[in-house]
Amino acid sequence: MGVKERRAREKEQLRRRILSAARELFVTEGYESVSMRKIADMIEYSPTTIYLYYKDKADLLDSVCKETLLHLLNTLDLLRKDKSDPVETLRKSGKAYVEFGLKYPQDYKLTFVIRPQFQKGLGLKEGSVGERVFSYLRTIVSECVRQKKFRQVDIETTGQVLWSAVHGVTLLLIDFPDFPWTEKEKLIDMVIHTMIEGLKP
Amino acid sequence: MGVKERRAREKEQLRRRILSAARELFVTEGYESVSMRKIADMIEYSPTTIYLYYKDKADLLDSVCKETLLHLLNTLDLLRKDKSDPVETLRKSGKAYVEFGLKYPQDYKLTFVIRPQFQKGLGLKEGSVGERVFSYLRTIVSECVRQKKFRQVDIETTGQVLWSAVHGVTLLLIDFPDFPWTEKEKLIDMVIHTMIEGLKP
DNA sequence: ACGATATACTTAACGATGTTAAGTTTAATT
DNA sequence: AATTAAACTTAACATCGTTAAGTATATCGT
Repeated sequence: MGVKERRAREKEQLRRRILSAARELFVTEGYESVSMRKIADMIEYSPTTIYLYYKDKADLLDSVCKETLLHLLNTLDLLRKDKSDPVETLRKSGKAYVEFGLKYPQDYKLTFVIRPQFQKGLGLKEGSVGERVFSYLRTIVSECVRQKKFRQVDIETTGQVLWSAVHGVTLLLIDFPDFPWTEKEKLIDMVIHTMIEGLKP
Repeated sequence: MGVKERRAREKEQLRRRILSAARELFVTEGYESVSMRKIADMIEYSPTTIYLYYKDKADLLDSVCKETLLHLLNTLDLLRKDKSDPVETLRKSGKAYVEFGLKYPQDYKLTFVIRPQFQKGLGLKEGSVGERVFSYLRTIVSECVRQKKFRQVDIETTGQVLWSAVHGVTLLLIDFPDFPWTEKEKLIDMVIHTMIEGLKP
């Protein structure tokens, strides 16, 4: 009875082919500029076939973003191994976050700017990938407070504050590439450094 | 010879009618969802008339954003009067910036996210409104350093750091309204407070 | 191995998009 | 009142996301 399984596997393959074609086009040409027909052309199927695998264009975007979040989560998780100094881990995580955004600027914008625009009401559901990314941050902050490296701050709010800072600098660097920024590296470091200093006892 | 002038005045009036129709629609329905035909319907002219006044849809967006920046600049400028404590001015300016963004979320996104996406290469030209907003920030930071309220930081970078923080929290609050934020006010205050603390000697 | 059935995919179409070229109405000038 | 210039509109093009209906293809029961 391996037939059903083979068919399921083949479906899954095409599903993935559609998704990666969509990602590539979204990233290179921007979500708005990509048409279902272009995606279809790339995988050599008719446009309507895509609708057998994804509800609509927004659903396609949703799936692309979920992948991006997983990618980000994996990138960050590599840094948590070193448990010596949570403040240093936080600093490195912040840098890694921004660098991830700058390495995949279009993916970042799709996930954190475009998607919320087209998919209202995604509040980081329990157990979602987004939730896991934020909970990663929460853990580190919590450790910083526990070890008295930070003053007695509210952990939830502090996580949100840190996220604001890295999100802000990431988006500004992406969106205004021609602004006369002082050296990128310096700016990123100072954003994170200033935040951390501001949280110390 | 007042005819020419009257005609010019009438042209200018229609031009403004188009612009405010565009703003209203952009803000309520989002840039992408607004068609030239909808704008035309609203002002009761044919769609093509708009092209006699604005080069294209992006040009319309450009003009809307320029107005928004002026509005923001005016809002901030009101705070600079009180010259007693530059740190307090900075704090109030930060709050005012975020609150402006939250009061006109769509205008904010149009200006700081959507426009850079459609109009590449706007690096805050010399004398532009955007430049003036940033230079407002620079002045305050500079004063904080001069009065030794802040440690000896690079003023340019510091301005960019502060902008990152307020931009970040503004966009997160706009884009993820369903995220379980700790109280808005508290979050905004802590972002600004943490930054300022991190800059003190 | 053959007809029935379900699965996978395509063709054709709808209403809507930004934008341009050509045409028409309106108002000022001579 | 005829001419010219300005303001505006009609019609069209190529393209968009999406749906309904139709056609192959491959699996199934017998």
